[in-house]
Amino acid sequence: MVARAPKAAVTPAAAAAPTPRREQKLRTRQQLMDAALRLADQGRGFASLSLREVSREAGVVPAAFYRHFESLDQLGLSLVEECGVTLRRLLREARRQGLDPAHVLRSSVEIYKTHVSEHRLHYQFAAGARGGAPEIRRALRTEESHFANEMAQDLRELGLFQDLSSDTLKLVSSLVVTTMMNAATDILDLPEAANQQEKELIEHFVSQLRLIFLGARQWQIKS
Amino acid sequence: MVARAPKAAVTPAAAAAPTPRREQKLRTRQQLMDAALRLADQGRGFASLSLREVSREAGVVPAAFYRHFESLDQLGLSLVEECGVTLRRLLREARRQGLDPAHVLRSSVEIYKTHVSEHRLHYQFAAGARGGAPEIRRALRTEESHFANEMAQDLRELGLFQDLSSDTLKLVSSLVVTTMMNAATDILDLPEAANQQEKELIEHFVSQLRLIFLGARQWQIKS
DNA sequence: TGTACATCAGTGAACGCGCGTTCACTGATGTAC
DNA sequence: TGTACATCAGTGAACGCGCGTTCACTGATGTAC
Repeated sequence: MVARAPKAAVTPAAAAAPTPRREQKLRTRQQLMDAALRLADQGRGFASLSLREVSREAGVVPAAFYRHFESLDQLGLSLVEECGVTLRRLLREARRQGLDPAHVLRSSVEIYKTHVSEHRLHYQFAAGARGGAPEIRRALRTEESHFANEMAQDLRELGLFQDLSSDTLKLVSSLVVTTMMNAATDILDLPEAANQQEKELIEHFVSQLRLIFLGARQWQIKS
Repeated sequence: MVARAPKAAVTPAAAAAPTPRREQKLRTRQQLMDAALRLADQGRGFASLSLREVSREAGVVPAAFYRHFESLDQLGLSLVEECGVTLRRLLREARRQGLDPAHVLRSSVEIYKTHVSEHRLHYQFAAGARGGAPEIRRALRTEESHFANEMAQDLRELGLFQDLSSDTLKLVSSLVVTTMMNAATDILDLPEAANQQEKELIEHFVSQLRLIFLGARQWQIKS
Protein backbone atom coordinates (compact mmCIF):
# COMPACT_ATOMS: atom_id res chain seq x y z
CA MET A 1 0.00 0.00 0.00
CA VAL A 2 1.63 3.19 -1.16
CA ALA A 3 -1.26 5.59 -1.60
CA ARG A 4 -2.67 6.94 1.64
CA ALA A 5 -6.26 8.12 1.56
CA PRO A 6 -6.52 11.60 3.09
CA LYS A 7 -8.21 11.38 6.47
CA ALA A 8 -11.48 13.25 6.51
CA ALA A 9 -10.79 14.02 10.16
CA VAL A 10 -7.98 16.43 9.28
CA THR A 11 -9.65 19.70 8.33
CA PRO A 12 -7.83 21.47 5.49
CA ALA A 13 -9.20 24.84 6.54
CA ALA A 14 -11.94 24.33 3.95
CA ALA A 15 -15.10 26.37 4.31
CA ALA A 16 -18.06 24.67 5.97
CA ALA A 17 -21.22 25.53 7.84
CA PRO A 18 -19.95 27.37 10.96
CA THR A 19 -21.55 25.27 13.66
CA PRO A 20 -20.31 25.80 17.26
CA ARG A 21 -18.46 22.51 17.10
CA ARG A 22 -16.57 23.45 13.93
CA GLU A 23 -15.71 26.83 15.38
CA GLN A 24 -14.28 25.21 18.50
CA LYS A 25 -12.22 22.88 16.35
CA LEU A 26 -10.77 25.78 14.38
CA ARG A 27 -9.98 27.52 17.65
CA THR A 28 -8.04 24.52 18.92
CA ARG A 29 -6.26 24.28 15.58
CA GLN A 30 -5.18 27.89 15.92
CA GLN A 31 -4.06 27.25 19.49
CA LEU A 32 -1.77 24.50 18.23
CA MET A 33 -0.26 26.79 15.60
CA ASP A 34 0.17 29.61 18.11
CA ALA A 35 1.76 27.24 20.59
CA ALA A 36 4.26 26.12 17.94
CA LEU A 37 5.17 29.71 17.12
CA ARG A 38 5.56 30.57 20.79
CA LEU A 39 7.88 27.63 21.38
CA ALA A 40 9.88 28.15 18.19
CA ASP A 41 10.57 31.67 19.37
CA GLN A 42 11.89 30.63 22.77
CA GLY A 43 15.35 29.60 21.69
CA ARG A 44 15.44 26.58 19.40
CA GLY A 45 14.00 26.54 15.92
CA PHE A 46 10.90 24.82 14.63
CA ALA A 47 12.83 21.69 13.69
CA SER A 48 13.55 20.83 17.31
CA LEU A 49 9.96 21.03 18.53
CA SER A 50 8.11 17.88 19.54
CA LEU A 51 4.49 17.02 18.94
CA ARG A 52 3.96 16.46 22.68
CA GLU A 53 5.57 19.79 23.52
CA VAL A 54 3.32 21.69 21.13
CA SER A 55 0.19 19.88 22.32
CA ARG A 56 1.09 20.53 25.95
CA GLU A 57 1.67 24.24 25.26
CA ALA A 58 -1.67 24.37 23.44
CA GLY A 59 -3.38 22.71 26.39
CA VAL A 60 -4.55 19.53 24.72
CA VAL A 61 -3.59 15.89 25.02
CA PRO A 62 -1.01 14.64 22.45
CA ALA A 63 -3.51 12.37 20.74
CA ALA A 64 -5.77 15.37 20.05
CA PHE A 65 -3.08 16.79 17.78
CA TYR A 66 -3.98 14.23 15.13
CA ARG A 67 -7.51 15.63 14.87
CA HIS A 68 -5.94 18.73 13.29
CA PHE A 69 -2.69 17.82 11.53
CA GLU A 70 -1.18 14.63 10.18
CA SER A 71 2.23 15.59 11.52
CA LEU A 72 4.30 18.49 12.81
CA ASP A 73 5.53 19.12 9.28
CA GLN A 74 1.96 19.63 8.12
CA LEU A 75 1.49 22.18 10.88
CA GLY A 76 4.67 23.85 9.64
CA LEU A 77 3.22 24.16 6.13
CA SER A 78 0.13 25.83 7.53
CA LEU A 79 2.35 28.24 9.42
CA VAL A 80 4.24 29.23 6.29
CA GLU A 81 0.94 29.96 4.60
CA GLU A 82 -0.33 32.02 7.54
CA CYS A 83 2.91 34.02 7.68
CA GLY A 84 2.67 34.71 3.99
CA VAL A 85 -0.84 36.09 4.11
CA THR A 86 -0.08 38.40 7.06
CA LEU A 87 3.14 39.60 5.55
CA ARG A 88 1.86 40.29 2.06
CA ARG A 89 -1.04 42.36 3.34
CA LEU A 90 1.29 44.47 5.44
CA LEU A 91 3.83 45.02 2.70
CA ARG A 92 1.15 46.12 0.28
CA GLU A 93 -0.22 48.58 2.80
CA ALA A 94 3.27 49.84 3.60
CA ARG A 95 4.07 50.49 -0.05
CA ARG A 96 0.82 52.41 -0.52
CA GLN A 97 1.20 54.43 2.63
CA GLY A 98 3.10 57.41 1.27
CA LEU A 99 4.21 58.07 -2.25
CA ASP A 100 6.69 60.86 -1.63
CA PRO A 101 9.71 59.35 -3.40
CA ALA A 102 12.12 61.23 -1.17
CA HIS A 103 10.95 59.45 1.98
CA VAL A 104 9.01 56.42 0.85
CA LEU A 105 12.00 54.18 1.25
CA ARG A 106 12.97 55.15 4.77
CA SER A 107 9.40 55.22 6.05
CA SER A 108 8.69 51.82 4.48
CA VAL A 109 11.69 50.43 6.28
CA GLU A 110 10.48 51.91 9.56
CA ILE A 111 7.07 50.33 9.08
CA TYR A 112 8.65 47.03 8.20
CA LYS A 113 10.92 47.10 11.24
CA THR A 114 7.96 47.76 13.51
CA HIS A 115 6.00 44.97 11.94
CA VAL A 116 8.85 42.52 12.39
CA SER A 117 9.20 43.52 16.04
CA GLU A 118 5.49 43.03 16.59
CA HIS A 119 5.34 39.68 14.81
CA ARG A 120 8.58 38.17 16.03
CA LEU A 121 7.10 34.69 16.11
CA HIS A 122 6.09 34.56 12.46
CA TYR A 123 9.34 36.00 11.18
CA GLN A 124 11.40 33.77 13.45
CA PHE A 125 9.64 30.78 12.03
CA ALA A 126 10.03 31.94 8.45
CA ALA A 127 13.75 32.56 8.95
CA GLY A 128 14.28 29.15 10.50
CA ALA A 129 12.19 27.34 7.90
CA ARG A 130 15.04 27.62 5.41
CA GLY A 131 16.74 24.80 7.24
CA GLY A 132 13.62 22.67 7.57
CA ALA A 133 12.05 19.88 5.60
CA PRO A 134 12.17 20.15 1.78
CA GLU A 135 8.40 20.46 1.65
CA ILE A 136 8.46 23.48 3.95
CA ARG A 137 11.30 25.06 2.00
CA ARG A 138 9.29 24.75 -1.19
CA ALA A 139 6.26 26.36 0.44
CA LEU A 140 8.45 29.21 1.65
CA ARG A 141 9.87 29.74 -1.80
CA THR A 142 6.35 29.93 -3.22
CA GLU A 143 5.41 32.57 -0.65
CA GLU A 144 8.48 34.61 -1.50
CA SER A 145 7.66 34.56 -5.17
CA HIS A 146 4.12 35.71 -4.34
CA PHE A 147 5.64 38.66 -2.51
CA ALA A 148 7.88 39.52 -5.40
CA ASN A 149 5.11 39.34 -7.97
CA GLU A 150 2.86 41.52 -5.88
CA MET A 151 5.61 44.04 -5.32
CA ALA A 152 6.42 44.12 -9.03
CA GLN A 153 2.78 44.86 -9.76
CA ASP A 154 2.77 47.66 -7.20
CA LEU A 155 5.93 49.17 -8.62
CA ARG A 156 4.32 49.14 -12.02
CA GLU A 157 1.18 50.83 -10.68
CA LEU A 158 3.17 53.44 -8.83
CA GLY A 159 4.70 54.39 -12.14
CA LEU A 160 8.18 54.86 -10.72
CA PHE A 161 9.82 52.62 -13.27
CA GLN A 162 7.72 53.14 -16.33
CA ASP A 163 10.26 51.99 -18.84
CA LEU A 164 11.17 48.69 -17.20
CA SER A 165 9.85 45.40 -18.53
CA SER A 166 7.82 43.13 -16.29
CA ASP A 167 10.73 40.70 -16.07
CA THR A 168 13.03 43.43 -14.88
CA LEU A 169 10.51 44.62 -12.31
CA LYS A 170 10.30 41.06 -11.01
CA LEU A 171 14.07 40.89 -10.84
CA VAL A 172 14.20 44.05 -8.75
CA SER A 173 11.36 42.87 -6.52
CA SER A 174 12.93 39.49 -5.89
CA LEU A 175 16.15 41.16 -4.83
CA VAL A 176 14.21 43.43 -2.49
CA VAL A 177 12.31 40.50 -0.97
CA THR A 178 15.53 38.58 -0.40
CA THR A 179 17.08 41.60 1.25
CA MET A 180 14.03 42.10 3.43
CA MET A 181 13.95 38.52 4.63
CA ASN A 182 17.60 38.78 5.47
CA ALA A 183 17.12 42.04 7.32
CA ALA A 184 14.33 40.41 9.32
CA THR A 185 16.71 37.95 10.93
CA ASP A 186 19.06 40.80 11.79
CA ILE A 187 16.21 42.74 13.37
CA LEU A 188 15.15 39.69 15.37
CA ASP A 189 18.63 39.21 16.75
CA LEU A 190 19.00 42.82 17.89
CA PRO A 191 19.70 43.00 21.62
CA GLU A 192 16.96 44.80 23.54
CA ALA A 193 17.27 48.54 24.02
CA ALA A 194 20.29 48.75 21.71
CA ASN A 195 19.20 51.99 20.10
CA GLN A 196 22.46 52.83 18.42
CA GLN A 197 22.81 49.35 16.96
CA GLU A 198 19.21 49.46 15.80
CA LYS A 199 19.72 52.78 14.09
CA GLU A 200 22.79 51.50 12.29
CA LEU A 201 20.96 48.40 11.14
CA ILE A 202 18.13 50.46 9.69
CA GLU A 203 20.57 52.77 7.94
CA HIS A 204 22.33 49.75 6.50
CA PHE A 205 19.02 48.32 5.33
CA VAL A 206 17.91 51.62 3.77
CA SER A 207 21.24 51.93 1.97
CA GLN A 208 20.97 48.41 0.60
CA LEU A 209 17.54 49.13 -0.83
CA ARG A 210 18.65 52.48 -2.19
CA LEU A 211 21.50 50.74 -3.97
CA ILE A 212 19.10 48.27 -5.54
CA PHE A 213 16.76 51.00 -6.78
CA LEU A 214 19.67 53.01 -8.12
CA GLY A 215 20.64 49.93 -10.06
CA ALA A 216 17.10 49.56 -11.36
CA ARG A 217 17.09 53.15 -12.59
CA GLN A 218 20.40 52.64 -14.32
CA TRP A 219 19.14 49.42 -15.90
CA GLN A 220 16.25 51.44 -17.21
CA ILE A 221 18.50 54.00 -18.83
CA LYS A 222 20.84 51.46 -20.34
CA SER A 223 18.23 49.30 -21.98
CA MET B 1 28.80 27.69 40.59
CA VAL B 2 28.26 29.66 37.44
CA ALA B 3 31.64 29.57 35.76
CA ARG B 4 32.51 26.24 34.14
CA ALA B 5 36.16 25.43 33.77
CA PRO B 6 36.88 24.37 30.19
CA LYS B 7 37.58 20.68 30.06
CA ALA B 8 41.12 19.94 28.97
CA ALA B 9 39.82 16.80 27.29
CA VAL B 10 37.99 18.80 24.63
CA THR B 11 40.58 19.82 22.06
CA PRO B 12 39.91 23.27 20.66
CA ALA B 13 41.86 22.56 17.51
CA ALA B 14 44.86 24.18 19.18
CA ALA B 15 48.29 23.41 17.81
CA ALA B 16 50.31 20.76 19.61
CA ALA B 17 53.12 18.32 18.97
CA PRO B 18 51.74 16.02 16.24
CA THR B 19 52.13 12.65 17.90
CA PRO B 20 50.34 9.64 16.32
CA ARG B 21 47.78 9.70 19.13
CA ARG B 22 46.91 13.35 18.59
CA GLU B 23 46.66 12.80 14.87
CA GLN B 24 44.24 9.93 15.41
CA LYS B 25 42.15 12.10 17.70
CA LEU B 26 41.92 14.87 15.10
CA ARG B 27 40.94 12.27 12.52
CA THR B 28 38.07 11.04 14.67
CA ARG B 29 37.01 14.62 15.33
CA GLN B 30 36.86 15.23 11.60
CA GLN B 31 34.89 12.02 11.14
CA LEU B 32 32.29 13.32 13.60
CA MET B 33 32.00 16.62 11.74
CA ASP B 34 31.80 14.86 8.37
CA ALA B 35 29.16 12.50 9.73
CA ALA B 36 27.06 15.45 10.91
CA LEU B 37 27.29 17.11 7.49
CA ARG B 38 26.39 13.89 5.73
CA LEU B 39 23.33 13.40 7.91
CA ALA B 40 22.24 17.03 7.75
CA ASP B 41 22.26 16.72 3.99
CA GLN B 42 20.03 13.66 3.90
CA GLY B 43 16.73 15.38 4.44
CA ARG B 44 16.36 17.02 7.83
CA GLY B 45 18.44 19.97 9.00
CA PHE B 46 21.21 20.07 11.55
CA ALA B 47 18.77 20.92 14.34
CA SER B 48 17.11 17.52 14.17
CA LEU B 49 20.31 15.47 14.43
CA SER B 50 21.03 13.47 17.56
CA LEU B 51 24.35 12.93 19.26
CA ARG B 52 23.90 9.16 19.02
CA GLU B 53 23.05 9.36 15.33
CA VAL B 54 26.18 11.39 14.55
CA SER B 55 28.41 9.11 16.64
CA ARG B 56 26.96 6.02 14.98
CA GLU B 57 27.51 7.51 11.49
CA ALA B 58 31.08 8.36 12.48
CA GLY B 59 31.65 4.82 13.71
CA VAL B 60 32.30 5.53 17.37
CA VAL B 61 30.41 4.84 20.57
CA PRO B 62 28.20 7.74 21.82
CA ALA B 63 30.34 8.31 24.90
CA ALA B 64 33.37 8.93 22.68
CA PHE B 65 31.67 12.04 21.30
CA TYR B 66 32.44 13.86 24.55
CA ARG B 67 36.17 13.45 24.00
CA HIS B 68 35.81 15.89 21.10
CA PHE B 69 32.88 18.23 21.71
CA GLU B 70 30.92 19.33 24.75
CA SER B 71 27.67 19.10 22.83
CA LEU B 72 26.18 18.95 19.35
CA ASP B 73 25.92 22.73 19.33
CA GLN B 74 29.65 23.00 19.85
CA LEU B 75 30.18 20.72 16.88
CA GLY B 76 27.87 23.03 14.94
CA LEU B 77 30.02 26.02 15.77
CA SER B 78 33.09 24.18 14.49
CA LEU B 79 31.21 23.41 11.29
CA VAL B 80 30.32 27.05 10.70
CA GLU B 81 33.97 27.92 11.10
CA GLU B 82 35.08 25.19 8.72
CA CYS B 83 32.51 26.25 6.11
CA GLY B 84 33.69 29.82 6.38
CA VAL B 85 37.33 29.03 5.78
CA THR B 86 36.59 26.86 2.74
CA LEU B 87 34.20 29.34 1.26
CA ARG B 88 36.33 32.44 1.72
CA ARG B 89 39.31 30.84 0.06
CA LEU B 90 37.21 29.86 -2.91
CA LEU B 91 35.56 33.23 -3.30
CA ARG B 92 38.87 34.99 -3.20
CA GLU B 93 40.25 32.69 -5.87
CA ALA B 94 37.13 33.10 -7.98
CA ARG B 95 37.33 36.87 -7.87
CA ARG B 96 40.99 36.82 -8.88
CA GLN B 97 40.50 34.32 -11.66
CA GLY B 98 39.76 36.64 -14.53
CA LEU B 99 39.64 40.39 -14.58
CA ASP B 100 37.87 40.94 -17.86
CA PRO B 101 35.00 43.12 -16.62
CA ALA B 102 32.73 41.96 -19.42
CA HIS B 103 32.73 38.35 -18.27
CA VAL B 104 34.01 38.36 -14.71
CA LEU B 105 30.50 38.35 -13.32
CA ARG B 106 29.12 35.45 -15.31
CA SER B 107 32.23 33.33 -14.92
CA SER B 108 32.33 34.01 -11.17
CA VAL B 109 28.77 32.83 -10.93
CA GLU B 110 29.61 29.69 -12.85
CA ILE B 111 32.50 28.96 -10.54
CA TYR B 112 30.34 29.60 -7.53
CA LYS B 113 27.60 27.33 -8.80
CA THR B 114 30.08 24.52 -9.36
CA HIS B 115 31.52 24.98 -5.90
CA VAL B 116 28.10 24.86 -4.28
CA SER B 117 27.26 21.68 -6.18
CA GLU B 118 30.53 20.11 -5.10
CA HIS B 119 30.18 21.13 -1.46
CA ARG B 120 26.48 20.55 -0.96
CA LEU B 121 26.96 19.48 2.63
CA HIS B 122 28.66 22.64 3.83
CA TYR B 123 26.22 24.95 2.09
CA GLN B 124 23.23 22.95 3.24
CA PHE B 125 24.43 23.28 6.79
CA ALA B 126 25.10 26.99 6.45
CA ALA B 127 21.66 27.60 4.96
CA GLY B 128 19.95 25.66 7.73
CA ALA B 129 21.99 27.25 10.50
CA ARG B 130 19.90 30.41 10.22
CA GLY B 131 17.18 28.60 12.12
CA GLY B 132 19.50 27.08 14.70
CA ALA B 133 20.66 28.03 18.16
CA PRO B 134 21.43 31.74 18.78
CA GLU B 135 25.09 30.93 19.30
CA ILE B 136 25.33 29.33 15.88
CA ARG B 137 23.46 32.20 14.24
CA ARG B 138 25.94 34.64 15.73
CA ALA B 139 28.88 32.61 14.44
CA LEU B 140 27.30 32.53 10.99
CA ARG B 141 26.81 36.28 11.01
CA THR B 142 30.48 36.72 11.90
CA GLU B 143 31.51 34.53 9.00
CA GLU B 144 29.34 36.51 6.60
CA SER B 145 30.86 39.76 7.68
CA HIS B 146 34.32 38.26 7.17
CA PHE B 147 33.29 37.46 3.62
CA ALA B 148 31.97 40.93 3.01
CA ASN B 149 35.09 42.61 4.38
CA GLU B 150 37.34 40.45 2.29
CA MET B 151 35.29 41.09 -0.81
CA ALA B 152 35.32 44.83 -0.18
CA GLN B 153 39.09 44.71 0.07
CA ASP B 154 39.31 42.79 -3.19
CA LEU B 155 37.01 45.23 -4.96
CA ARG B 156 39.25 48.03 -3.75
CA GLU B 157 42.37 46.25 -5.01
CA LEU B 158 40.81 45.49 -8.36
CA GLY B 159 40.30 49.20 -8.78
CA LEU B 160 36.84 48.85 -10.30
CA PHE B 161 35.24 51.28 -7.90
CA GLN B 162 38.01 53.74 -7.22
CA ASP B 163 35.81 56.57 -6.06
CA LEU B 164 33.75 54.65 -3.52
CA SER B 165 34.42 54.97 0.20
CA SER B 166 35.26 51.89 2.24
CA ASP B 167 31.83 51.99 3.86
CA THR B 168 30.13 51.97 0.50
CA LEU B 169 32.28 49.10 -0.72
CA LYS B 170 31.27 47.15 2.39
CA LEU B 171 27.64 47.94 1.71
CA VAL B 172 27.90 46.57 -1.81
CA SER B 173 29.81 43.53 -0.62
CA SER B 174 27.31 42.70 2.11
CA LEU B 175 24.49 42.84 -0.41
CA VAL B 176 26.44 40.54 -2.72
CA VAL B 177 27.13 38.07 0.09
CA THR B 178 23.49 38.01 1.11
CA THR B 179 22.46 37.41 -2.48
CA MET B 180 25.01 34.64 -2.83
CA MET B 181 23.89 32.82 0.29
CA ASN B 182 20.35 33.03 -0.93
CA ALA B 183 21.27 31.74 -4.36
CA ALA B 184 23.05 28.82 -2.70
CA THR B 185 19.82 27.46 -1.25
CA ASP B 186 18.18 27.81 -4.65
CA ILE B 187 21.04 25.90 -6.27
CA LEU B 188 20.82 23.18 -3.63
CA ASP B 189 17.11 22.70 -4.22
CA LEU B 190 17.47 22.37 -7.98
CA PRO B 191 16.08 19.05 -9.20
CA GLU B 192 18.72 16.84 -10.79
CA ALA B 193 19.27 17.13 -14.52
CA ALA B 194 16.97 20.16 -14.82
CA ASN B 195 19.18 21.97 -17.26
CA GLN B 196 16.69 24.59 -18.35
CA GLN B 197 15.77 25.44 -14.75
CA GLU B 198 19.44 25.60 -13.83
CA LYS B 199 20.18 27.95 -16.70
CA GLU B 200 17.34 30.24 -15.69
CA LEU B 201 18.50 30.29 -12.10
CA ILE B 202 22.00 31.28 -13.11
CA GLU B 203 20.69 34.01 -15.40
CA HIS B 204 18.55 35.31 -12.55
CA PHE B 205 21.54 35.27 -10.22
CA VAL B 206 23.77 37.07 -12.74
CA SER B 207 21.09 39.70 -13.31
CA GLN B 208 20.71 40.30 -9.58
CA LEU B 209 24.44 40.87 -9.21
CA ARG B 210 24.56 43.08 -12.31
CA LEU B 211 21.78 45.18 -10.81
CA ILE B 212 23.73 45.59 -7.59
CA PHE B 213 26.91 46.63 -9.38
CA LEU B 214 24.97 49.04 -11.59
CA GLY B 215 23.66 50.59 -8.39
CA ALA B 216 27.16 50.81 -6.99
CA ARG B 217 28.38 52.63 -10.08
CA GLN B 218 25.49 55.06 -9.89
CA TRP B 219 26.15 55.64 -6.19
CA GLN B 220 29.68 56.47 -7.19
CA ILE B 221 28.58 59.08 -9.68
CA LYS B 222 26.03 60.68 -7.39
CA SER B 223 28.32 61.16 -4.37
C1' DT C 1 67.95 1.07 23.90
C1' DG C 2 64.86 -1.02 27.61
C1' DT C 3 61.77 -0.71 31.38
C1' DA C 4 58.11 0.90 34.35
C1' DC C 5 54.53 4.02 34.93
C1' DA C 6 51.12 7.69 33.22
C1' DT C 7 47.94 9.23 29.93
C1' DC C 8 43.73 9.12 27.63
C1' DA C 9 40.81 7.90 23.10
C1' DG C 10 37.52 4.87 22.70
C1' DT C 11 34.42 0.94 24.95
C1' DG C 12 30.16 -1.17 26.54
C1' DA C 13 26.64 -1.31 29.81
C1' DA C 14 23.37 1.07 32.33
C1' DC C 15 20.06 4.85 33.85
C1' DG C 16 15.89 7.45 33.59
C1' DC C 17 13.18 10.20 30.32
C1' DG C 18 10.34 12.22 26.74
C1' DC C 19 9.15 10.87 22.46
C1' DG C 20 5.35 9.49 18.50
C1' DT C 21 1.61 6.71 17.90
C1' DT C 22 -2.44 3.46 19.03
C1' DC C 23 -6.59 2.58 21.23
C1' DA C 24 -11.05 2.27 23.36
C1' DC C 25 -13.51 5.75 25.69
C1' DT C 26 -16.72 9.87 26.89
C1' DG C 27 -19.85 13.22 26.51
C1' DA C 28 -21.16 17.45 24.26
C1' DT C 29 -22.87 18.81 19.76
C1' DG C 30 -25.40 17.83 15.49
C1' DT C 31 -29.15 15.68 12.78
C1' DA C 32 -33.30 13.15 11.27
C1' DC C 33 -37.75 12.41 12.22
C1' DT D 1 -40.68 21.36 19.83
C1' DG D 2 -39.07 16.71 21.60
C1' DT D 3 -36.82 12.41 21.11
C1' DA D 4 -33.55 8.98 19.66
C1' DC D 5 -29.47 8.11 17.35
C1' DA D 6 -24.97 9.57 14.99
C1' DT D 7 -20.89 12.16 14.98
C1' DC D 8 -16.49 13.30 16.52
C1' DA D 9 -13.15 16.65 19.35
C1' DG D 10 -10.75 15.68 23.03
C1' DT D 11 -9.28 12.07 26.88
C1' DG D 12 -6.14 9.08 29.42
C1' DA D 13 -3.54 5.06 29.53
C1' DA D 14 -0.34 2.26 27.37
C1' DC D 15 3.44 0.64 24.12
C1' DG D 16 8.11 0.28 22.58
C1' DC D 17 12.05 3.17 21.28
C1' DG D 18 15.99 6.20 20.81
C1' DC D 19 17.67 9.72 23.34
C1' DG D 20 21.70 12.23 26.36
C1' DT D 21 24.65 11.33 29.90
C1' DT D 22 27.43 8.64 33.56
C1' DC D 23 30.65 5.33 34.73
C1' DA D 24 34.32 2.10 35.44
C1' DC D 25 37.05 -0.11 32.09
C1' DT D 26 40.86 -1.37 28.53
C1' DG D 27 44.74 -1.24 26.05
C1' DA D 28 47.53 1.31 22.81
C1' DT D 29 50.45 5.38 22.90
C1' DG D 30 53.51 8.57 25.33
C1' DT D 31 57.09 9.79 28.72
C1' DA D 32 60.75 9.67 32.25
C1' DC D 33 64.59 7.47 33.60
